[in-house]
Amino acid sequence: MQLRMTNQREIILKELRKSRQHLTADELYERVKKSMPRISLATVYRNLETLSAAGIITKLEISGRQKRFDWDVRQHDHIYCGQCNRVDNIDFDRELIGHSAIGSPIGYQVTGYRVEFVGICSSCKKKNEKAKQKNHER
Amino acid sequence: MQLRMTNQREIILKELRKSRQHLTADELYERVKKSMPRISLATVYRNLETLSAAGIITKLEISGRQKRFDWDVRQHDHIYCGQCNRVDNIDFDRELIGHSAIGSPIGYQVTGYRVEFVGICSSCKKKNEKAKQKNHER
DNA sequence: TTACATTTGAAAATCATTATTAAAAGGGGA
DNA sequence: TCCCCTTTTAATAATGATTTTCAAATGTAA
Repeated sequence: MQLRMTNQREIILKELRKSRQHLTADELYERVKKSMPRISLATVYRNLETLSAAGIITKLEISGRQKRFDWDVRQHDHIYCGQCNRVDNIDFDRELIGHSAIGSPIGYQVTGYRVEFVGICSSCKKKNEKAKQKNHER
Repeated sequence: MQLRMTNQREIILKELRKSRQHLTADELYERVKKSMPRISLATVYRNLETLSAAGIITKLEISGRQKRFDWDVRQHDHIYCGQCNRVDNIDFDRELIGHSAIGSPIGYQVTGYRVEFVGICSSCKKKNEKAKQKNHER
């Protein structure tokens, strides 16, 4: 970690860690702005990139639109809500995959893999229930 | 499949199937233009969306940049090249995961999962070898 | 044919992200 | 401390992928 800890760098990192969530760059920007109102969104992007390149955080390229950033660098897998794109950790035993699982990678040199669960999060589930009820009322 | 098969819809579908690849919208656009020069990129996007919503093709939201579309709707997994973003099928036994693998989905109702292998494709491997050699020559 | 709905092409808009640039901040030495 | 050099920043413009808008074209059903 031969990485200079600038002020904005530090605040971004602190804020991400504090959140305990998988935030997008702009979600983090909104939070950081509260203690550093003049910070620019580009700075947030730039430093998230730097921090993840240095292995201090992880960049999640989960399916969907925006990238998310994870304060937890330990290897683990994720589940995301197909409705609201929220991302959470999932407890999954990676041993189940191992090398043997890889069939015919047609000339590829395999460097890793990602397991990504999809589902409906509890808050979207509730939302859907309510919408359904409303439909019945009509 | 109560879906009107317009001319452009049909050509887009035929061209994707013909390719046997995992094309992006604009790759497909370039191919379709050859037999239908006045087609618009928006039409390609629109119809790929429609076709995948109807289950006639699959939309691949592989991490990274562009979405890709798959003529093969049977469930299977993919490997992509971390260097050139090319996508190929990989032979992977999904039985290995099964339900049991899912630990604590904290309120999620799990609807599926995706296994995504990452690697270096053979053509990028070759490219890298050459670049390495050039470096030695200097 | 008429009346209505769907689809299209062209262009503009949007959204996430990256690049540019000039100014500001951070380090060392002398 | 001052000077010089490098890095980082804020602000803004640019980019790339995708979506939206809208008027015109096409299809469909009576």
